[in-house]
Amino acid sequence: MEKIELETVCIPVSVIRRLPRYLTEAQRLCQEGVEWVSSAILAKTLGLTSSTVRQDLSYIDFKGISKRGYSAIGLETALARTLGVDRDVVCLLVGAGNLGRALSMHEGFARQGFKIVGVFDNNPAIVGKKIGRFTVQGMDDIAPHVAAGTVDIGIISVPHDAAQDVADLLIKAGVRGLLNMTTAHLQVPETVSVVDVRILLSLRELAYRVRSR
Amino acid sequence: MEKIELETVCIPVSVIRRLPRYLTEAQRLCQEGVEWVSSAILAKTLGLTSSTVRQDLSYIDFKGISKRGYSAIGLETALARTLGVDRDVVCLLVGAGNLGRALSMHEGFARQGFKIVGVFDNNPAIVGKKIGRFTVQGMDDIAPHVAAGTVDIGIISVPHDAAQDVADLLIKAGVRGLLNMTTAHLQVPETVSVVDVRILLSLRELAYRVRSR
DNA sequence: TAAAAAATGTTAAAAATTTAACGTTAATAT
DNA sequence: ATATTAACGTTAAATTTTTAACATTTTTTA
Repeated sequence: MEKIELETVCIPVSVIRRLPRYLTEAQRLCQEGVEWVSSAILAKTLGLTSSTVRQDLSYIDFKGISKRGYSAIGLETALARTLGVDRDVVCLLVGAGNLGRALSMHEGFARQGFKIVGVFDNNPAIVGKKIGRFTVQGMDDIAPHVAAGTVDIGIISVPHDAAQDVADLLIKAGVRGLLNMTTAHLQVPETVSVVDVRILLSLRELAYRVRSR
Repeated sequence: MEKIELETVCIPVSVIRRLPRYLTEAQRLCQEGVEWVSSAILAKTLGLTSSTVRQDLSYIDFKGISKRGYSAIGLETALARTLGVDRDVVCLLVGAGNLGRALSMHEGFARQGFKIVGVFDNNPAIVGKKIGRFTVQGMDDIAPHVAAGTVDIGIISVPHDAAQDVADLLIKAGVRGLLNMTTAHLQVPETVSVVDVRILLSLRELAYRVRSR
């Protein structure tokens, strides 16, 4: 289905979704001082088969060694390079409700290179208020921010019905990636990427799975 | 691969993941007073093909009508029944960091039937503190809560390295569904369902997609 | 009343994803 | 030095998911 081009190779979506997980695990292994890891161990840790692991890693520019496995450091480096972890990702956050506030105050994201540079909301009662180190700005302030050209991603944590409007606004301003935290499906042009994180829908799915046993 | 049994029919995972989305849309349509909706319109709204929509809906106990489409109310009712939306889902939340706090204070979940009945953390500095209408409890208080037998789901919003221990604790106490908000992969017995909501990994994926254009 | 049209349910094909199988390579041991 | 073994990379098969095609049904219209 959807594919993404890197240099000359095309990495399937299913693989791209897993790459960040390999990176997290590689980082953890490095921190623990582990030098080598096999596809079988990686598979066990991440809930995959060793076959899937080997196939996935064949897409990144990095080779394992027979009888040893993958060098943890090498793996981390290669994945970080592929995923572009070296440079910071600049984010705008729209929607300063509970969830938005939590995301803006979450130091973990910043530590991992995701820098939120502005928090926005359309509620006049909230605009101007402080949230952590941010002062909430009005929606009109989004466009100028993006226009500066440094913004990579817009995080949308507004109510369902406002989601598409916010997406349109961000896209018009020039943002090319959206993290959609709402239950809405966002209509976007082909040039814009959307990744959905829909907690409520996940809860629904989980509730169904638990009940149907 | 993994399947889930309902009465005699087996609904594929891919379909189960979409059912909550159809429900949300059906609810919205009902609220707007729309009476009928076609698979083509549903597809457009949700970013699918009409073929997928028809196939998906063939798994729930509900039929559309030729030339008209699907009755919005009928669809909502059938999906609500299939997904078990009628009865409340009782949740425990473990991890009272920024994200945990946000989730516990989010009225949207409660409104949709997900009742959080307890918030837990292992940090003594937080235990006893108030978060919204909750008083944060220590980890030792989890087991008694679950033992009562009413708890459906555990929501895990702790740091990566604590995730598996918390999962083990919840499972031992008897919880059979976990919403995993951490980057960790949880090892669980077959009787337990896990749905992952990994914001950081989604951000990583998105950053990659935006950069590789 | 019969034909046309619009939308469904279903069958089958296509595409994508996952898994298994196996030849190859590098380390270890005899 | 050679055999053995463990793990990789890769090819091919199996499975799952998605999409297309079409026969069927219901409504509308001539």
